[in-house]
Amino acid sequence: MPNPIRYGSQTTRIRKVLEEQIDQGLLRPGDKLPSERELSALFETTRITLKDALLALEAAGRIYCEDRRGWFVSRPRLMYNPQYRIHFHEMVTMQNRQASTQVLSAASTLATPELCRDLNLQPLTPVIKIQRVRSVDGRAVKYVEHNLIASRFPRILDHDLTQSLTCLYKEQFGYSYGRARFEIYPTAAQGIIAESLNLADSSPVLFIKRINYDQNGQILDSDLEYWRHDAVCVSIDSG
Amino acid sequence: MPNPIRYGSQTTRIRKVLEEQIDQGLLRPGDKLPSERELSALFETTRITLKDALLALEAAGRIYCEDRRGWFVSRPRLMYNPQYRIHFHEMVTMQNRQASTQVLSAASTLATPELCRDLNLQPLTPVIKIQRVRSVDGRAVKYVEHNLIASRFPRILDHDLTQSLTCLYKEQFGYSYGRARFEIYPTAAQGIIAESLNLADSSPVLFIKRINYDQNGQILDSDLEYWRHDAVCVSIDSG
DNA sequence: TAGTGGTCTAGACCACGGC
DNA sequence: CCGTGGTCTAGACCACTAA
Repeated sequence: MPNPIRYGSQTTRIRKVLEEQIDQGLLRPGDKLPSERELSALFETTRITLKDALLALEAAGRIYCEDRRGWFVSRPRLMYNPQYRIHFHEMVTMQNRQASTQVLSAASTLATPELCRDLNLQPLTPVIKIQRVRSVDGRAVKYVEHNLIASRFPRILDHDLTQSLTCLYKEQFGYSYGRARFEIYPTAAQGIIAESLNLADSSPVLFIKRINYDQNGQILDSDLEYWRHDAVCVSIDSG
Repeated sequence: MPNPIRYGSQTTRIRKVLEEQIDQGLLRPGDKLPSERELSALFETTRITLKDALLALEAAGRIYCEDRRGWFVSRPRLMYNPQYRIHFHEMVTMQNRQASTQVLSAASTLATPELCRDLNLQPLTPVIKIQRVRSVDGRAVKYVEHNLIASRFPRILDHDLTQSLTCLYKEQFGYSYGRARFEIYPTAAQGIIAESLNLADSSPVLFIKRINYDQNGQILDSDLEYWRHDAVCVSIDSG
């Protein structure tokens, strides 16, 4: 018994209804959706079909899922221009949002083959690896792994790593940023990346790799950033 | 009766096995995977579970799906630096790949509200809208919509639009590109975008908006690009 | 026309989050 | 402890592709 109004498919119908509720402001950014069971009862369908509709809305960036916590309406994307090395907190504050940072780990280790390529290092060179999670309005949106060439940052681990690394570089080591190279592509979050972003394994994320150079053109470090894919809009100006 | 070797979950197990086959070269870029029914029999599971594994590999960019045609192993991502306005064909050829272009439509229309914002136009200004699909190695990877300010491009519709627009701008109108502005974020393909890329509705794509200026800083046009999300790696240099 | 993925049903148990 | 999403079973019919 098909629905009297046809939309092409059940999932399309559900998607459009939910989308309209969001557009009309009945469901507002940050709001929690009813549970999948409630929604599937509401739309008189199964959880699998209902979930397909939710996944479509997630892909479009309209809603997001917190692992085992529920589905929520997305907030506007954070505008992020990686060319300007302004502090994360400053960038977020300028957009009238709340920022916070959590350090997951910070330790000295040896460069992996991929890191050697990126940072132009000899095999087995020591690097300092710092893992951090950055949140906006209380939601974890970016997992980032900094890889610093150890010899250029003596005793950096003694400092407070919650703050802006840009500041630390400048104040403690006299480095300021010169040029940088970026790679940007969508991928899937695995392991600690998924965990720290409260994502289910293999959820889509936007990956941004940056290789940073100092004011003299010497390589400083690389940042591997994984963004929740609905939370960011990369914005770039080119001359 | 769980599998003797545990991987955390069925889908993880299936994903890892397929990933290994790809890594080892037993399944090579461009190869077609067995059908979902064959694979689910092979892994002794249902199509839904099997599909979850395929979706995870798709999110990671390892495989892709052609609507109702089957699943294929992804080729290496095309490196794309939007700062350089070299021709698409030239860029693709330089990476030892085969390029082709198809024009879906080209017509004069009136600027939508969003276009007015992007191009800084008065309401109801005429624009020329060109829809194209670009393929690499025979696979449609990018849907692009060009929106030209009509008054700046008299009679452009009389020309061959399969070729590079950059060339056409230069040769017919004396325009060369100055600066450009970009926005990049993941979203979902709907309607003609999904169709022209042979994607199922609401499949994930990487969206790139560019606003192009001429050598005198005057706005020329905007490009709305939708890339198959496994097919591209955006690469940017910043001074 | 045969085979493909797209969609859908009607359930079930599990692991984890939060009270 | 209960509610949540995560995972999974065992089927079914449909729309479209490709030969």
